[in-house]
Amino acid sequence: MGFESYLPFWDKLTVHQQQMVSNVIEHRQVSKGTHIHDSSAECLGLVIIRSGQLRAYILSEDGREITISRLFDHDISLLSASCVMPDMQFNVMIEAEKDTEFWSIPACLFKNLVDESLAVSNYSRNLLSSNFSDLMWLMEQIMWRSFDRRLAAFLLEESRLEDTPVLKITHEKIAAHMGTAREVVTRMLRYFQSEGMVKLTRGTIEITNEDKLEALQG
Amino acid sequence: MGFESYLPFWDKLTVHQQQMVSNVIEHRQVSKGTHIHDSSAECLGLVIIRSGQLRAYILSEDGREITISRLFDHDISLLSASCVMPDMQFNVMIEAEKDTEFWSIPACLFKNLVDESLAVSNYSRNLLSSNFSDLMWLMEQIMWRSFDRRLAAFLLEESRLEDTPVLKITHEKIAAHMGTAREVVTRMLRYFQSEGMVKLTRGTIEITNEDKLEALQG
DNA sequence: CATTTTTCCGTGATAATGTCACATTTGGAA
DNA sequence: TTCCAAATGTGACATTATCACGGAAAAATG
Repeated sequence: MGFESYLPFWDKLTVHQQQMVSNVIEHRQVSKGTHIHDSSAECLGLVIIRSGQLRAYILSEDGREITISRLFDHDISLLSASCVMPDMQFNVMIEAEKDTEFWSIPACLFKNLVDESLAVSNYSRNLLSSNFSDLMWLMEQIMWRSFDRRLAAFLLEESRLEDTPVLKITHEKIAAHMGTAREVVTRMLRYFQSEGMVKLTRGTIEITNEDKLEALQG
Repeated sequence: MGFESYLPFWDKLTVHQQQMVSNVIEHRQVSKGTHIHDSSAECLGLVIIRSGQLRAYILSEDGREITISRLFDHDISLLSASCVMPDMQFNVMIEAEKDTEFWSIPACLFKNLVDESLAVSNYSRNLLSSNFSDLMWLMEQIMWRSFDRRLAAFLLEESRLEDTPVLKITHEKIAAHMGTAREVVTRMLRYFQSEGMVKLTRGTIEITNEDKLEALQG
C-alpha cells in the first residue's frame, strides 16, 4: 500500500506491531466536501494523508466556524484521535477541502502503540506540541492582529497554496476559515478592491497587487 | 525534600534516573509578582508547584496580555519547558500570582527523561493534550462568548478560588487576564453594579448577587 | 432557451467591543 | 496633612459583529 513511508515511526515498531498496523489500517478516498470526522461520530483514529487537503475546524452553537488547522500530503492528524488522549474535551470537525486519499489507524490500536512504544509516544508528543504551538499562533493572530491584516495574509497564503493569483473561493468560506461573518469579509474585500489590491467577481478573487497586500499584512 | 510525591512518574523511573533528578532538581521560593520565566531568558525546564499560584500569559507587541493558564498546588507546567519541545515557537511568560514554592527540573535533564522513559513521555503527552484542550477551550470562550458572560464567569471563578465574595483585584489585572482593555472591564463592572450584581470600591469587587452572575455567565 | 431556484454578494442600521485622550478620585506614603 | 501614584471614570471615535433585507449571477429545470 505504501503507507509505511508515511509513518515516521514505522521503522521503530516491532514486527508484531507492524503486522497489527498492516492488518487494521484503513485506506479511504473521499471527495471534496466530505465530512470525515465530527465529534458526534465514533473516533476516527490517527489520520495519515496521502494526497489532498483537509481542514479541521470548530463550530459554535449558532453555526459559526473557524479553521484550526489545515492538513496536506504526508501530514498526520492527532485531532481525529483525540479520543485516545484523555482530557481532550472538545469538538473538532474535519472535512475534505479537496479530493483526498488517506489512511487511518483505528483509535484503539493507536492507543496501544502509544502506550507501548517510546518512538510512537515521542512522535505523538512532538506532533502534539507542534499543534499546540500552531494553536497558540492562531490565538495571537485573533487577539492581536487587525482584521485587514489577517485577511491580507489569508489571501496571500491561499494564493501561495493554489499557486495562482486567481482564488476560487467565496466570501462565506473565507469567513468560516477566519471565524467571522461573511459581511465583514465582503466589506473588507470591497475596500481592498477600491485600493486596487484585488479584483472581485462572483466566486473569485484575483490578486492584482501582491506587493501592496504583502505590505498590508505586515 | 518531598518532591517525589509530586512527580506522577517518579516510581517509573530507574534508580539511576531518580538519582539524576534528585541531584539537579532545584527548589525555589518566589514572592508574589516575581517573573519566573520569560521567553528571552534561558529555559526554566519542568516546573512543579508545591504551593502558591502561577499565571502563564502571552504578551502582544504593544503590551497587551492574556492569561493562558493558571497553575496551582501539585500542578506541573510544560510551558516553561517548551524549549524541550521542538516546534514550540511562542513566547510565554510566567509570573507568580501569589508567593510560590516550586521545584524545577532543568530542560536538558527533562529532555533526556522524555526521550528515554516511556512513562515520562506518556505523562508529558497527556499533560500536553490537556494543555491543548484547555487552550481550545479558551479559544472558544474568546471567539464565541460575549464579554459580559466571560467577565461574570471570571469573577465567579476568582471568588471560588479565593473562597470569598470580596475580590481584591484591579480592573487592570482583570483586563490582563482576559486580554482586553481596562476601560472595557470598568464599564462592564459599572453595568454589573447598576444591576446590583457587584459592589465596587477602589481595588475591590464585592459580589452581592452570585445567583444573578451565575445566570448571566450561562 | 426561458424560467425558476439557489447561491452569492451588497448594504444600511444598529450593537458590541476596542482605542485614545484625558479628568477625577482615592488610599497610602512622606 | 499634604501630596502622589495608582486606580477609576468618561466622552468621542474606530473597528468589528449582527440583523434584515434586497439584488445579481450562476445553476438547475422544464
